[in-house]
Amino acid sequence: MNATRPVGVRRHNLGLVLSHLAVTGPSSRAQIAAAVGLTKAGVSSIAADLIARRLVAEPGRRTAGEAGRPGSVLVVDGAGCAGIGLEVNVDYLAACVVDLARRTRFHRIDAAVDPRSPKRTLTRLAHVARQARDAATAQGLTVGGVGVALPGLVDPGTGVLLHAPNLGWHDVHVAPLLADALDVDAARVELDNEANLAASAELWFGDGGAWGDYLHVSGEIGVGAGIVRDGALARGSHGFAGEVGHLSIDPRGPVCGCGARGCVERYCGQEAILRAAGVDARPTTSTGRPDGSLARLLAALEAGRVRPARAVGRAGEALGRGVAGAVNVLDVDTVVLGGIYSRLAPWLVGPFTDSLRRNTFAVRWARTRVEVSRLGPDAAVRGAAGLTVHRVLTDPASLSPLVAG
Amino acid sequence: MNATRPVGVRRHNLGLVLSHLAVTGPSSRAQIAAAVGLTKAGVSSIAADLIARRLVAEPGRRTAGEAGRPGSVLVVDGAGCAGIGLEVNVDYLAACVVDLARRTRFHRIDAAVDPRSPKRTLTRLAHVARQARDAATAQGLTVGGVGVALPGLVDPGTGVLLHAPNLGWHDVHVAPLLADALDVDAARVELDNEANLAASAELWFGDGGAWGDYLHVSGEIGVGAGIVRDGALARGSHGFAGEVGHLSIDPRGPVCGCGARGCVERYCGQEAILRAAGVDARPTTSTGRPDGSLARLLAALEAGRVRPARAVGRAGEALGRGVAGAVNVLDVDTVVLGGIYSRLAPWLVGPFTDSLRRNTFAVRWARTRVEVSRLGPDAAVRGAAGLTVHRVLTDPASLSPLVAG
DNA sequence: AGGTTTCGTCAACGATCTTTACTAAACGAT
DNA sequence: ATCGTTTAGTAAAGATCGTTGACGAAACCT
Repeated sequence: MNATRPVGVRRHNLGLVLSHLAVTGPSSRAQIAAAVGLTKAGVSSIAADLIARRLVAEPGRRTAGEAGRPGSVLVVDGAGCAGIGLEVNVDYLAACVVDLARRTRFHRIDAAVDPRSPKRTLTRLAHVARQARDAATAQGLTVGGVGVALPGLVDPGTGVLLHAPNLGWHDVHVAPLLADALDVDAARVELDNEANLAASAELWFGDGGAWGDYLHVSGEIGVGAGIVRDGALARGSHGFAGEVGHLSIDPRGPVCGCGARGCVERYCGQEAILRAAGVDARPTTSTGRPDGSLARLLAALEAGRVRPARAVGRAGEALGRGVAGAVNVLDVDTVVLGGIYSRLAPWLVGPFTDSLRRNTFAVRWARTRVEVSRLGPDAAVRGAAGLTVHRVLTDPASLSPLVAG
Repeated sequence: MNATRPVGVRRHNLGLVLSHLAVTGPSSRAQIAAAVGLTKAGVSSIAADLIARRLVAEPGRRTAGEAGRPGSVLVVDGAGCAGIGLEVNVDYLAACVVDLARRTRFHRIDAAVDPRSPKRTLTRLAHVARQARDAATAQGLTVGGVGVALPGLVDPGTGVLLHAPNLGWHDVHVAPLLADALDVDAARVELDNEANLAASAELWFGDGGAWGDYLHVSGEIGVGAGIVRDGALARGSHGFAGEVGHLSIDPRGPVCGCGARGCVERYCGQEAILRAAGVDARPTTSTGRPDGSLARLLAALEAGRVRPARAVGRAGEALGRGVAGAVNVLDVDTVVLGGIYSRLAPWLVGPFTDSLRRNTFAVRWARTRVEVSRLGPDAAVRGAAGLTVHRVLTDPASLSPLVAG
């Protein structure tokens, strides 16, 4: 049931032109034609269609031509459609609105209510989500979909959060609840792991385009990773791929909550690092202010204190051993350090890279690059909004079958 | 440069119908139409095209219909085109010819000349390859391409074997040499790792179709694995994905040739198992007879001796820990034990499965199945031939632009 | 024997991209 | 200032492809 029809060709080429325009920026029809392999006439027809759908705009500017008639510039129309991104974390809730031109139109972080109560937290999340929706409509934007970033295992089919150890939640029906609160189709609410969405955000809003295939490692309370391969997230059969936090790096290591021994998270998770560094880690769930203890760790590191620096270095060494296993299995071009690791990078990257290289089999023929994420802590929310933005950019026909012109 | 044209639709649908026919077996046009989502008229047109290309035959049989006019059965035409598969291993060389109906038309195993001499070994391989080609043409088959299975890292772009530790080879230009010896286009000679090809063979000739996404672990002198995701091999950025043999499972374990410590191969490779079992392992390169020591191990196991059984059980436990890491990263439905592991299965599967489950994070929500390969030791050669068979089945137009009828 | 059901084909049709020719718009040399 | 050159965009014709709908063919059932 995978048959291609002539109309499928149009659908594909609509997405091809629109997403090309999104990554390359303002271009003329002729430039697009040369880049994607269609003829000028073909691009003209497709551009007219996209303009009719209000996904592309023609501001009237012209290319500063070398010789010959200058082209009329086409741009992605940011005023038409937007995606909503939501995030639930141990420390906070967040919401944002991102338009099709990838501009953030709304962004709000909300101190968490007690995460131990899923009901109250989700009620609060629905409230923030409605604020985001209202902000979008007030700016004349059509909401194309909603994405939710969650710190745990999700079932993308049913929209259920199966297991979030750091929240203490299990089997929470997040998607139906939000679909109800926002009055949108449940199929338009997509859930995913925050590590997966942070990795996607890197691709859509960060430097991911230059990294080839990559593994994006997010350090938070837990340690997760997202795998990007051929410009798309590899989610695995059940959406659980990238659980590097529970790779075992020592069969005689401490027992982990997951049942195994010596999991990466026991050495490289935020709490393990804080403990090893001798920085007081108040239980993060009881303080309203996020990152309190992490800020203290950073201050200690910048003050040049020895024990914290050594603790971070040891964590980097351990993380390198774990990630090397993932690299041996995946063969990616690049490993990206995100989350708290991006802030600890000056003290972490050296030991991490050494350890990674020493434990990667094919390193002589495929030296894995190590990069640090430049996206801030809001990578996951933006990635959640990006789910919709990316879907519309690659498949404009998914938004509306046809706009009556 | 990814534009779809109307002719691309035809190309896609040709492959859709032909590969559907290959997996489903003999079907009428109407059955195909209902299954793939095209109309009867569309399938008629495509079938006529495939018959003109001699890729599909219409033997004249009719479906035993319930009611109504019976359909005329279409089958994949095995008499038209075939792929050649070659394999270089420590113990032997092998060659086979597989036709489009997936029947093996020729199969030959050759005792190795001294593998320490790449030149002499490849001369011998070229000789065997010519025998395969001659067998194919003698049966009226057009050779669509050549695949080569090698025990090491290959660069699929240039056709170079980069590094084969167990052969002691490095930087050997295998593809150009064979293309020259067989007088075919170098682009028609594809190299790949034997673990990757064994995994593919499972998909094309074995039970792989029922396993969803899977990791196929091949036990040989080394330990390798192939990853199958969405019905296709995931090769990684450089074709090195699946190197589970060099996952470290103990940071204080023995040093491996790759530089790391405690690699899976040191616990679960053929030589490690033989040593732990107390079975004399003569250097495998000096004996012409393959599998000599493995046969002695199996005899000892079947005789009920304790030490070999315990050794295999321990290897299974260690392998489970390593593979659990891969499963945490990949999230596959199934793990398949192939190579020598399929023969050791009665003593290996239990400890392996227990260890795998204990060390897999998401096991409660996505219980990984464990299966044993039913393909024999010739999985890799058949997979090599399958490269061509699969390419032609999924993209018939790649074979010949158009056959003048 | 006649009705029913399903199969395969044919001709007309609509959708799509390409080809070819043409007009539009800017640059530069004379 | 003018004319030739170059490039951009468009319009019409052409080609390919799958769909639609009608029709004859071939089996089964009553």
